[in-house]
Amino acid sequence: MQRRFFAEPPEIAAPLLLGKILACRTPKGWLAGRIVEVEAYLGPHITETPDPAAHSFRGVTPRNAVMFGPPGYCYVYFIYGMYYCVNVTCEPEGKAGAILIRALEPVLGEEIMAANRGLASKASPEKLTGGPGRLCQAMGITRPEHNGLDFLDPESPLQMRSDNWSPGEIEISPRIGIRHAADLPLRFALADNCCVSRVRSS
DNA sequence: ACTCGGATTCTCT
DNA sequence: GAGAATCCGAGTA
Repeated sequence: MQRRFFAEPPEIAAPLLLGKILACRTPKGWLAGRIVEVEAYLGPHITETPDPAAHSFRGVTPRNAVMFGPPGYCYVYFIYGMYYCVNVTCEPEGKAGAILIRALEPVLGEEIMAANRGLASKASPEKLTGGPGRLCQAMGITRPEHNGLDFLDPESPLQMRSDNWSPGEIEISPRIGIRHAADLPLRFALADNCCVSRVRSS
């Protein structure tokens, strides 16, 4: 994929990211999945619709510094004491938009993913990569190893690729699991995909 | 230094 | 549908 794809506001790039391929090089081999669910998080330069749910809301910190860097890079954060979640940075350098990858449909390395998740090798796709914490565990993505890496460097163990697959219907809805700005329609998912996380009824 | 709560998931019932 | 597991970042003092 091209750098300029990500040098855009996250709410613009996020729906276009659906159907693209996320790949990770691990000690056991390459793993890959098709992106089927994402959420956009707006940078603090957006003043008309502030996004207090974004980690960049209060400005640069050591934790979120990657979000303020150039587009197409990997921001990984640790959550709830147990899980990692992976984002792609958006906007030109200096602005801090990001896209959270919430779900993948596995396309390569399902058995390794299952092993990484502690599941039987025949585990269903949604149990492998249906959810932001699950997909990081399945792909072996962690903050110490992958935060700050470039998705677009051909030598990078993290790759964002495009094949000629075109998505069908896209569903737009509020983001999941957040308290602030919970009404903004910034979640994008492929309709009728088994790996898309179900919307929790409060 | 201390406190609070979270861009989650699992295991029950 | 509820509760647990579990830790770090950020805010306050």
